[in-house]
Amino acid sequence: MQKYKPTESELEILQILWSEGDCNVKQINDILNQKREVGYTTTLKTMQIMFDKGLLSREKDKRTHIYKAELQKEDTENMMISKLMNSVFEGSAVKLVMRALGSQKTSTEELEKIKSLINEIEKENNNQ
Amino acid sequence: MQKYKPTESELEILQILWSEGDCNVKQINDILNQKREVGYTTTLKTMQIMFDKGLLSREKDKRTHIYKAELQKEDTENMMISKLMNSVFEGSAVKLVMRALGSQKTSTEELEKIKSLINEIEKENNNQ
DNA sequence: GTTTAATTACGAAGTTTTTCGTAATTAAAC
DNA sequence: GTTTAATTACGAAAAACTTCGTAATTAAAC
Repeated sequence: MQKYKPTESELEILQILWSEGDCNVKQINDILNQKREVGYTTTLKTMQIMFDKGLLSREKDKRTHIYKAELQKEDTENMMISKLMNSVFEGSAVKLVMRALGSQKTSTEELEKIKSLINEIEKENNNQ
Repeated sequence: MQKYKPTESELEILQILWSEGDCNVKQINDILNQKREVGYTTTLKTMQIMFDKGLLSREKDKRTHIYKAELQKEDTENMMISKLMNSVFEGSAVKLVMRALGSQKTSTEELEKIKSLINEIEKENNNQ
């Protein structure tokens, strides 16, 4: 189970790698700059640090390095939820869920999706 | 709507104030030390900074200061969920909820609670 | 093979957060 | 009113994170 919690900047970069697939620094930096201004060397440095930490791997391709996320999207999501759950919701998934649903507008459609997920989980619960 | 995101240490202190009610530094520090070792002046300093930021208010009582959380538990919870939702779940409450439920053991009892919340929300959705 | 443009490496500085030691203040105990 | 113990104030250092300038390297273009 994953334990390391990426920093905000690291997370931004992971997000991009997860959705776009492997990238070099320039690609990441271009995408980042659609949202906010960041210097190229800033992004480079962050990615080098992530590489040193083992969060990214890389391969040389001609001049550039192609970086690859070493953290799984799902593991990271789970870990971050569980951190929030423990630090803010006394470890209760239900409290977290109820607040997530209660504090937002959620469409009936989406709510139906959740209901059917719940039904599935209940079915599994019964089979054990 | 609340915007400021407390740091980890600040959040620990807020948690205690929310569950225990107003406290002085010693009380907070004692509770913190049930989990991990922290120096008294460390806790004091953190609380003073939080006071400067307006996160806590305080009143003098004899020698000590009694501190009080100025952030609402619910507002902070909402804000932190929405940060996580935006940074990790593409702004989707459903994705967050589905992962929260999917990654944990959740009892049938608790699932029922969620279902009835969903039903209520759906009812409201229909009335609008 | 020189020049040029892209990319990386390195180091340093700025910021925020966390930690704590020491001195000053305060009220209680004597 | 002195002494003592608790508490606060202050300042500084350590640690983590973010930012970027400059120099070095690399491969492509000429």
